[in-house]
Amino acid sequence: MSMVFHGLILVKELESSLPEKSPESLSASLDEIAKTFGDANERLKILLAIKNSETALNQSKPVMIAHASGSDQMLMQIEPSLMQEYWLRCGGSTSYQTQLMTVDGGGGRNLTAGEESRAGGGSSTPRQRRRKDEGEEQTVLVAALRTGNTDLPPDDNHTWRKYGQKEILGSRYPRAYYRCTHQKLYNCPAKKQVQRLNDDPYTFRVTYRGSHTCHIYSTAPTASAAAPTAPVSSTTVTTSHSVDNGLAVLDMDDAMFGSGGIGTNMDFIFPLNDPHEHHHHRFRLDDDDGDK
DNA sequence: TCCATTTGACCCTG
DNA sequence: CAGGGTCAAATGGA
Repeated sequence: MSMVFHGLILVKELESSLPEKSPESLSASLDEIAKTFGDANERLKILLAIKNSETALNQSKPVMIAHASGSDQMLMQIEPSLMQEYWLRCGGSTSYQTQLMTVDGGGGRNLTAGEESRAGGGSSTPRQRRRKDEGEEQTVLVAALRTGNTDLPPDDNHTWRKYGQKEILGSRYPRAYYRCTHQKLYNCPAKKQVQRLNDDPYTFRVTYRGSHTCHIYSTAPTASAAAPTAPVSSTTVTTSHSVDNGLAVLDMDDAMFGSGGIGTNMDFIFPLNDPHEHHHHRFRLDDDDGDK
């Protein structure tokens, strides 16, 4: 509320000094006003999302929070176990609407047994192919990094190996295909597709297929999970989004597929902002003095 | 040398 | 037949 009031004061000030303001000064004032209200709105939505996602605490799923303020948008993913803490810290109040979303969807089709090998074109070596039959499929919209290598897809705590990239009709950006680094070692069937949105290149649409059977994580490799001789390969595609930027990203694959492999789809809209700002916004909620 | 990425070709699906 | 998913050789980096 203090931020809202602060914004109102700024508006008043602008209003009173509007006639003699230079364009530069006017622009600066407008920026400040927009930022103030934007920040206030972000925080409100954070509180809202946390409050309304309390039910998520009972589920082992990551909580996706999408919120936007004016043109500024940001993404948050909050681990359920942390939700309560955030909620308590923020002293949840008010009633705003959440943007938490869970969408059920059909999960793939049955695999035609064997998927007969075929002699392809001029090739003499038959190939085994599987497609769209990985079972459950889940799509998530996540924010890209705004700094550093923004080409990197968001981290989900698993290591992925890129095995293909295609230009997709009607899409401005190519679609990248990844599979679990440990596919061969552990016969891990997990795959994912990553593609930037046409209208928002800073947002990735990530489609997960198949669940991890390897139980090897990029950010917290557990030796016990791997075979003694198994190398825990370092990041292939992981962006260290979760840890380095302070995003409390739950292991999304486990969250989405781990418990029972139910064919539940989750589809989130993730407007975004600079992830580093997410960090500041989120982790300064408790000691914030209401400036900005 | 090993491993990940790139990229053109293959081929499955609708 | 077009579009999309995958393969695998080539390439490059550690």
